[in-house]
Amino acid sequence: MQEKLRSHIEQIVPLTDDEFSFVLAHFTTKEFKKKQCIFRRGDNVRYAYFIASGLLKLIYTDDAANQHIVSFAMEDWWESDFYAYFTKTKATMSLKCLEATKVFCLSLEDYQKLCSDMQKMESFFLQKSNLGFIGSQQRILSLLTTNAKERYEQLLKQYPALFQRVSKTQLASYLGVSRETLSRLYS
Amino acid sequence: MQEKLRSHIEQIVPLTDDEFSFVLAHFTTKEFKKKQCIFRRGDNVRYAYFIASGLLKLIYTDDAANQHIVSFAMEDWWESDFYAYFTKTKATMSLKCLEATKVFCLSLEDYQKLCSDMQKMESFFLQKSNLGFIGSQQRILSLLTTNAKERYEQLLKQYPALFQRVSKTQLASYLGVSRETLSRLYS
DNA sequence: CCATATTAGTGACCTATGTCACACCCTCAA
DNA sequence: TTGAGGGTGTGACATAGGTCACTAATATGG
Repeated sequence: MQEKLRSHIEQIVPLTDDEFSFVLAHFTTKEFKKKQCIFRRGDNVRYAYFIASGLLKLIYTDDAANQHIVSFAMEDWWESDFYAYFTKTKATMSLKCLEATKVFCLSLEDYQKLCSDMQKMESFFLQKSNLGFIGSQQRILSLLTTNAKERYEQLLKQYPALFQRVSKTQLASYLGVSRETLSRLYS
Repeated sequence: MQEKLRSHIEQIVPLTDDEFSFVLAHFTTKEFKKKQCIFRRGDNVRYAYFIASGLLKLIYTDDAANQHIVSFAMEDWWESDFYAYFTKTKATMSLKCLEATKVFCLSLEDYQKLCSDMQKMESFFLQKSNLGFIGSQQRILSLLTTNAKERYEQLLKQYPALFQRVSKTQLASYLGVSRETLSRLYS
């Protein structure tokens, strides 16, 4: 499991064994069962999570009690309610397991230590953050410029593996359409 | 004008005079007139821009030749086609002045130098990037969960200044609705 | 100061998508 | 074996928003 984290980081910055031990000391690990919530709206968000295995959904529940999937997160992804995490406010979203999941947990304090004590890791996080920003911007573009059908096909192309693992109802929620509409797209 | 950049950075990390001189040496400055494009789709994107004054729109033109405003950028914002910038590929978007604009330009090489030679600046960029990511995620949420009218009101609340500076046609394009629909929302 | 863009409002109509209701699976645990 | 809970498809209907066309009011550049 540690190898997962190590190779993930080393895709961006190489690490010696000692350096990796140092990094690892900042994390704890945790396991969750299917359907368990890692955190819920209103909780304090003490950690950012690196997912070693499993599948999560980050959901926002609107005033009318509709659930919207802000993102899926699978192996090798980082996930949290980052707004709540960085600003130390309560979660506005919930993070829930779609499958049994193993994660590495990084508290904000350890994140900050890691960044200031080890420039390699700050550089790693900067690259991750830039990529995350770019990805979000492309999702915005996709929401602005394409209809449900095109978004469905984009997603199918980009993450074919997802379609084996999540229900169409979940996909619809991620794409921003009702499950009925999604169902009609390919019938 | 330099003070703009300095105080912007110092909102996050304090700098000595020497440090700021060092930082400044990595930038060049440039001015653009209203309606000028800083770059167009297909161009190489050599710089990230810090806007000292003025107002820009980042636009994506879809296959049907409709323009979509991905973001507005005003004083104290950073803007570029970051995907193209970081990956050294051609721009998929265009950056166009809505007003006469003065910018500081930072090439990717200088950005990387600045990050590796001065941890304070890497830390600055990391925080900026995290904030940018969080902001994008909230925009996604807004597109997923609210209708045109609610998005209009959110925007009005968040950036009242924009409404003095850009046409309703532009606002509609940012909100993801047609100008006719926007016009009818408040009539 | 004129000529031309740009911007805005609005009616008529069309289309994509949402909503509600119901039927019909599966799967899994009691 | 049965019953409950998910997940899926689909018909009927409602509605938000898009598109096109036309008018009128402002900017703006020569």
